[in-house]
Amino acid sequence: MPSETDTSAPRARSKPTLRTVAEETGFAVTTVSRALAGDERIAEATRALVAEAAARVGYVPDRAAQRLRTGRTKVITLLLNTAHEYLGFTNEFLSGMTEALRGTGYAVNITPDTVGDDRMAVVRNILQNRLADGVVFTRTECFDPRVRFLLENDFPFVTHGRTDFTTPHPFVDYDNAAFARMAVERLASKGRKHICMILPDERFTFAQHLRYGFMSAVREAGLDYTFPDTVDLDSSPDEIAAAMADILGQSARPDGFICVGEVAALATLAALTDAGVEIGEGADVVAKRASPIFSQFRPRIETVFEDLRETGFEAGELLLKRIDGAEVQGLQVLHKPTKGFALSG
Amino acid sequence: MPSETDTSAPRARSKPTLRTVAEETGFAVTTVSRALAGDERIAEATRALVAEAAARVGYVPDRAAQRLRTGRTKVITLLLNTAHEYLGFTNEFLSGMTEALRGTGYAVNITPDTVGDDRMAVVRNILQNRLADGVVFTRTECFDPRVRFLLENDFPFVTHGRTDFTTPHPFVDYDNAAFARMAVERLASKGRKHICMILPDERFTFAQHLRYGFMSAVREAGLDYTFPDTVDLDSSPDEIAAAMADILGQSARPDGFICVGEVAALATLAALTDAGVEIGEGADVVAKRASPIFSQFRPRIETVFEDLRETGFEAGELLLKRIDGAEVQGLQVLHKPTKGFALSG
DNA sequence: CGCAGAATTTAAAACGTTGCAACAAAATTC
DNA sequence: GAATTTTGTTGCAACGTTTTAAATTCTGCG
Repeated sequence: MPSETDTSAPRARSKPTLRTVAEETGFAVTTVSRALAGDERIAEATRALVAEAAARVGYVPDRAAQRLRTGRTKVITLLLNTAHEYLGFTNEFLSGMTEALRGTGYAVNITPDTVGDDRMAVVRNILQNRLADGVVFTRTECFDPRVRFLLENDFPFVTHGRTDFTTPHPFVDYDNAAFARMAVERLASKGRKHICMILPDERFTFAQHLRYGFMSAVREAGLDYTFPDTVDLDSSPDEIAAAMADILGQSARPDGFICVGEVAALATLAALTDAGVEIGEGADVVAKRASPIFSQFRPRIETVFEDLRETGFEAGELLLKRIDGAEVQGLQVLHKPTKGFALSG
Repeated sequence: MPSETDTSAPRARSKPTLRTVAEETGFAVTTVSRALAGDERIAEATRALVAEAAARVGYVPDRAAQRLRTGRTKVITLLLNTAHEYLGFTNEFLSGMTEALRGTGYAVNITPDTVGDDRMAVVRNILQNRLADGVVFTRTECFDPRVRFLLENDFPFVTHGRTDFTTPHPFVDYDNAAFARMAVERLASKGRKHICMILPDERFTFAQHLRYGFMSAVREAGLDYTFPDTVDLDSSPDEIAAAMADILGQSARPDGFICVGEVAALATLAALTDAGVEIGEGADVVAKRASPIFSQFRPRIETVFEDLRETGFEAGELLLKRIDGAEVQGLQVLHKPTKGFALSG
C-alpha cells in the first residue's frame, strides 16, 4: 500500500516526544504531559493508557526542554578540590553522591572549586547562570564566604564540614574533635607523654575542631604537645616527612603521633623508621583511616574509620531534600567515631 | 534605530537575554545572536557594538535554550569506576579533565560506569537521551562493547586505554608493555632471577600489555616468573597481602617484584617485611608511581612516574577535538615511560 | 537614473516542555 | 429541567536560542 509507505517514510528514527505519545494515544500534548507527571486531575484510566504508550514508544522527557521551561536544571554540582587528606577522597565521596542520586534524574556536575585564587567566582557563576539546582563542597571554612553567599541567595547547598555562622545550613561532618580527643586518650593510655599532630590549614573548620579536641584532652591528661608549624596536611609527603624528621631530631621529642590521613601517616611512619624509633617502644602512632590500605602500613598502627562514601551519599541525600524544600533543621549529619582504635588489618 | 520607547518599563532583576541586548542596541535578536557568534555576515561595527552592550548588561547565553535549539549539550561525561590501581586516580584524572575544559563552556558530568552489572546501559542511556556530546571512560577492555557501540553510532568518545578493534578510535594510554619490560630488565640488572607481578583482571587491555611486556622480557633474560592467580589489582589490600605472603612461603620464591599501583606496592612491602625479607638483600621491588606518596614507603623502592593528571587533561582535549569533528588519526596519545627507575623521594 | 548584486539585517519558525485559562461533558444541586 | 459544580481535557503561550528564508540597504556600473 503506497499510502502506508508514505506515512512511514517521513517518520524517521527521530526521538519520541510528547507529541509522539499524544498522537499515539489520541490525547493532547498537555494531557500527556500531565498524565506522565501523575497529575491527579487526569483520569486514572488515561494515565495508565499514556504511561503504556510512552513506554511502548520509548519516550523520555527532553532535559533541555524541561530545563528551559521550568528553570530547574536537574543538575547538582560538586566543587572539586585537588588536595585532600585522603588520596581516595574524591572517588569515595563521588561514588557515594552518585549513588544517592541514582534514579532521581539528577546529574552530577564537577567543577574545580577555585578559578585562579577565587573561590567565590565559581559559586557566583553557578548561581548567575543557573548551572545547577544545588551545590556540594568540601573543605569548609569557619566563616566560609561561599556559605554566606549561598545563604543570602537562598540557594540549596550542603557542605562537607561545618561553619561558625549563626544561620544554620545543611552539612555532613565527622566529629573531628571527638576523634582527636579519642586519639590523645588512646596514646595516653599507652603511657605516651608528648603528643604530636599535623593539623590542616587553620582556615578549615575541621582544623579548629581537631585542635580543640586535641588540646582539651592533652590539658586534661597533663601531656606535652607539638604542632609542626612548617607544614599542614596539604603539604607534600616529602615536606611532611622532613618536618617530622626535624621534630624527631629535637631533644624533647614527641612519643605519640596522631595522623589524619594517609599522607601524614606514611610520612610519619617513614620518619620514625628512618630515625630508628620503634612503634610500641619509642613511640606510638594512631590515625584516622578512610581506606583499607592502612592495613598494609608497616609498622602497623591503630586506626578508626571514617566512611567517606557514606558521607558523599548523605551529602547527596541532604541536598535533594533541601532542593525539595525541606527545612534546614533535619539536614545536619554529624558522624561520631563510634568504635575505638584498633590495629588496621 | 527605532525610537526610544518606554525605558521605564518594569525592568525587573531578570536575567539578561538576547532580547535585552537587542533592545539595548536597537538591533534584532537575530542580529545580536549572529554578532555574538562572530558571524562574518554581520558588519564589523555592529559586532563591536553588540559585544559591548552584551558585556555591559552582563549577558550570558542560556545553556538550556542553546541545548534545546541545537541539540548540543555542551556536556561531556566521565564514566566513573570505583576501583583503580591508584587511590588518587579519580581526583587526578578529573582535575586534568576539568582543566582541559576550562573556558570552553563545557561541563563535566559524572556517572557510575556501571548500573548493576551492566556497563552498556550507561552508555546507551547517554546516547539515547542525548545527555552529553561525548564520553570518556577508563578500564578499557580489548573488545570493549562500549567502544563498539559508540563507534557504530558515531558518537565522540575517548578511552583511557586501547582496544583491539581494527577501527581506530581516540585514546590516551600509557605504554604498560614498555613499563613491564623496563621493570623486568631493572630487576634482572640487580641479579634477580624470579620475577612476580600482580596483574589487573585479564579482561582489561592493560593487563594484556603488562603481561606481554613482562613475558617477552622474562623470556629474553631467561628468568623465572610468577603471576599470583588468586588475586588481581582490584583485590583488597588484605587479599593481596595474603596472596603475597603465600607466595613468599613457597620453596621457589620470587626475588623480584613489580607493582602496579599503591595497593600492590604497599601490600607487597608489607608481606616482605612480615616475612623478614630485606629489600636489596633477599628481594627487590620496583613500581609504577602516580602519586608522590610513594616516596614515603619503607623500605624505599624504585619507581617510574605515570602522570594521571596529564592523562586526564589529554583525554579532555582529545574529546573536544573529536567533538569538533577532527579525524581520529591525530587523536591517539601513547605515553612512553621516559626516564628510568629511580628511588622515590 | 536604474538596476544587478553584494552586503546587512530581519521576521518568523522551530526545538520540547509546562502553566494558564478555558472548555466540554458529566454529575450534582435546587 | 435549569443552574451549578465537578471532572477531564485541551489550545495557546511562553522559556531563550538558532536557523531559514526573506527583506532591506548599500554598492558600483552602464
